[in-house]
Amino acid sequence: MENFQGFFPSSSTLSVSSSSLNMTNSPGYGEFQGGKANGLLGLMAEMEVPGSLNVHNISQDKSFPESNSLAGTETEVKKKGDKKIRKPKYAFQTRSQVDILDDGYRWRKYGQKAVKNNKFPRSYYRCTHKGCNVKKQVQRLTNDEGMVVTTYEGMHSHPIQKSTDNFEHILSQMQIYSTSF
DNA sequence: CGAATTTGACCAGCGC
DNA sequence: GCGCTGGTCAAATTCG
Repeated sequence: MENFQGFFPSSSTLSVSSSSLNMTNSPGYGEFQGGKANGLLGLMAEMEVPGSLNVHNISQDKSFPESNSLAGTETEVKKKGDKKIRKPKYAFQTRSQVDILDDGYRWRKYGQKAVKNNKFPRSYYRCTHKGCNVKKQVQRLTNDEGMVVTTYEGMHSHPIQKSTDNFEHILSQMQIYSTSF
């Protein structure tokens, strides 16, 4: 479970001075981006909602504490007799110009689909590690091409192949990108 | 030469 | 039951 530990180091000061965040309420994502206007927005575990696509108002003005509660939920694989399977996902909103957010893991793109609400296609990635079936998808917002939504699915069961410090460097790059906006 | 990407096809779930 | 949307696979291709 310390996989995400490399994600956000203890002291990662992400103070991006993003001027304003366009509240692009895309029908489908609800009001996900109503949170704090930082380079790295809060993360939310999205569960499947039976019937309506109503999301909980987690994106209030309430700022997310540093210690995000990342619930370790494994992606249950549907066999044949299973009925309802919940596939928890972790959505990360990142203000970046590049879609390839290197988080330290190796990803292999296995698909690309265009969604209806977004002009930009959505990319599907998979961890190339043996036995690691962690999936991730990157989607850009229609209104804000500078906004990238990365959705992680599953947990890594292996250490990061790259150095964590490098990731901080990436974060710095993201800050640069955002500041340069 | 091996690994990663690309792109179209295929399939499953849901709505109408 | 049909059509639509979203998700995955697999073959061909490109890159290192």
